[in-house]
Amino acid sequence: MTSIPNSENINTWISELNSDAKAAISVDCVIFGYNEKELSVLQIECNMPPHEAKMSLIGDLVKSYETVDEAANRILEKITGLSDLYLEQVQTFSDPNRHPLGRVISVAYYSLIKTDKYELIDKEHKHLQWVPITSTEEMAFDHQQIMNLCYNRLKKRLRERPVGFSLLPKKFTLIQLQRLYEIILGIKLDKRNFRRKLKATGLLKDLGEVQQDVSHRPAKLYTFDYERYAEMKNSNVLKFDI
Amino acid sequence: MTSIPNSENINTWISELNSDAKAAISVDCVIFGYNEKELSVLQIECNMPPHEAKMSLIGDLVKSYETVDEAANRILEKITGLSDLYLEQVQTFSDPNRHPLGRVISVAYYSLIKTDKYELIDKEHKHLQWVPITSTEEMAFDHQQIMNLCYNRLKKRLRERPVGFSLLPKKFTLIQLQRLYEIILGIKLDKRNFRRKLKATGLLKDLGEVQQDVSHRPAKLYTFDYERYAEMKNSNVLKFDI
DNA sequence: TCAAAAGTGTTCAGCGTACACCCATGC
DNA sequence: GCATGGGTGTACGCTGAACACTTTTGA
Repeated sequence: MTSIPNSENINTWISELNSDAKAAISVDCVIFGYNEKELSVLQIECNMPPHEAKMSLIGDLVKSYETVDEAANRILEKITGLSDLYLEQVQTFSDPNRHPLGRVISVAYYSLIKTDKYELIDKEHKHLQWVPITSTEEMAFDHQQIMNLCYNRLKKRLRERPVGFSLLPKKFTLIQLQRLYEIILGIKLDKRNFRRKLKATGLLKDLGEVQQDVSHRPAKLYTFDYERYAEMKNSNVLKFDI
Repeated sequence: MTSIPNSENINTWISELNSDAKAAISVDCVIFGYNEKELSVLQIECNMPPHEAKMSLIGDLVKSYETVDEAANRILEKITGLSDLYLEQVQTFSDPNRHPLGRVISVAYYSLIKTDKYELIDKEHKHLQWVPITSTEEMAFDHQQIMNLCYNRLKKRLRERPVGFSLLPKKFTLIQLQRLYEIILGIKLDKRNFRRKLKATGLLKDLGEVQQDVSHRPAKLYTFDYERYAEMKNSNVLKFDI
């Protein structure tokens, strides 16, 4: 950035940069967890007045040497033990009164995780909790607003990009995939139309295998074709509209 | 936000908030100007080493008492003399080395303005310049990247929300409107199909007036129906897909 | 053989797209 | 009367949506 004319010279800049123009920067992550039954958000007990009774999102201050993306990944890895999770920056929140301890500007992210992968690590963090997205308990600070915005973004993305596959096992059935869409979007979908659409994307690989040990007709197993996806992105022919 | 478990207690927080965890926050605005011939971006000569020869976006530091939205509006009003411009937050940029004078985290916005409205005020700011979006001169800092991202966002928005009308006079012809879409999107559109689609939104009011003093068949004048738009947004029936 | 869930095709309406000619005005 | 740009309708293919029955397996 370059300052607007009136305050534009380097000396002004340097003194402003060292004055109270500085603020603390944090990252808040809406970590969506999916367990094939419901969509939840990972929350932590808030121990900060005046929000002691409420839950809040997972966040931390951004270090001086990292980008906000890096901070978000660091937080995620610390909490989940997993790296390379799907992660998307959503919006920056900056109400001067949003945080009780002073000015904290927060960059909101959301990420996606299979709840079962996480369970292992949860044991050491008892005050962490999966809260179903349908829960109406009010959250601390402006975290309710952040969560709602991220949920809306997720719903939009799910329909225009293949982000949902990161919430399923590598091998999945079409029924599992459909249920994922139905639960996250909160709507019912037509089985035949859904299958036709998904197959038309060309991003499903039929593994030629079927489910084992189910007491009904076993379903075929598919996997997401990451290579094909990379090709399509590169050549700009990706058509994904569910 | 609430810190992650290991560093979670208020004293840690307070000391971190007063330490070097703070950073300068700025807002950078991609101000798109449209003059019915081309789309330009308002840029300013950059006088900061090592970028002296380049142009940069309009920006400023965020004051301690304002939100980033407010900062963006303040900057816009100072530069253009206009308030209530269309304004949208796009993304936060935070590479620790993005700014030569130290850590400055920047929130990128774009806004839309009719170039002719602006011309009046430009006189006092000679080092400001409208640069056509098609220009390939490299910009200072990461401003090229910011501009590209904002331009892509604008193109997407233009097709899914009625944001383009703020770039036309109150009374406009369908040809003017189509030209606006063609220039911003950088594509050709079919006249008949474009008109059918736009009329189908129900957001155009036929004024029953025609152009004056043109040396050909005068075109009908329309206006954007803001009341209708507000109603549609409220009742969630807005369908706008150009 | 029954229960439970998987899998499969067709029809119809609406929408996007391609395309060519007549109309109103000023000069 | 001619040059200039404004304005209009139709046909076709594709896509989204609605909808019901057969298949495979384990118990």
